[in-house]
Amino acid sequence: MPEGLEAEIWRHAATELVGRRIGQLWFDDRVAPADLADALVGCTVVAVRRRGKIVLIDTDGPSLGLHFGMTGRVEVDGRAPLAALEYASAADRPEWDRLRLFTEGDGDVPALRMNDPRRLGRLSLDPDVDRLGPDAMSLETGVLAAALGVRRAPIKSMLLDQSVVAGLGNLCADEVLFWAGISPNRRTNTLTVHDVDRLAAACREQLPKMLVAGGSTMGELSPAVRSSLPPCPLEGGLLERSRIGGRTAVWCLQHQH
DNA sequence: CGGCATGTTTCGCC
DNA sequence: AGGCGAAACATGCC
Repeated sequence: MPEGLEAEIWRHAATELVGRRIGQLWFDDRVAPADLADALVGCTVVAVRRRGKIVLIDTDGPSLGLHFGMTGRVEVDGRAPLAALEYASAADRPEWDRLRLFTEGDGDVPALRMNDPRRLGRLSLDPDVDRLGPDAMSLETGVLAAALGVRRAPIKSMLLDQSVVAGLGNLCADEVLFWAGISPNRRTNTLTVHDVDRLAAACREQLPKMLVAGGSTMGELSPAVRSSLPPCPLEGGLLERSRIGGRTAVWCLQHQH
């Protein structure tokens, strides 16, 4: 489930931790540096940020970086901001827990818990976020044009490259291309200024809508649409599904060029 | 059983 | 250099 939108939902939920001091911390050392607990226990949370798909828990010591991989998910004070997970298991088994962070005064329920069946997510200290491109949620046309440069790769592959634009995953990339009327196969260097403008506008307009609606599964190209390929919800054109850059792309043959 | 999955990194090849 | 396919990671689900 986790794209930048989910990370943002979890970031917002985790602001509950601000001002609280970390008491105990258990973690799965297969997905985190060995000194994670030593570095964080006793520190007070001062802010919670997000950059692309990474949530950063800032403390008066190091920052804890949460990266969710394909199936990572978060609970704050025992509450799951996103309950239904599309490609994560519906189950939530304790052996899939990767982080249990308790703040002082917590009882049995961790203030912050990360559960990740596939274990592709990662926990880190002071993650390097400078390698990430500009955040997709607030893209200006000029910033996007500069980020894309004169590359020749299909535009969809560019949008999924986190060092180019940060935060878009497979669903949101297809979604913003859908709204911008641009085929995912278009070579990036053939985009006009008008195309880039529409793409940036689609990011600014659609991503916040999806965020409010509940995340990256809430677009027109929802998982159900992606699998059943009904007529295009915009004008009834033919939806196409194929493989681009190793990922499944879905788009409309009629209105995306 | 085979294939697929909202992710990222690495490697070999052109 | 850039791009791409495939593989690896790891596991659940249909």
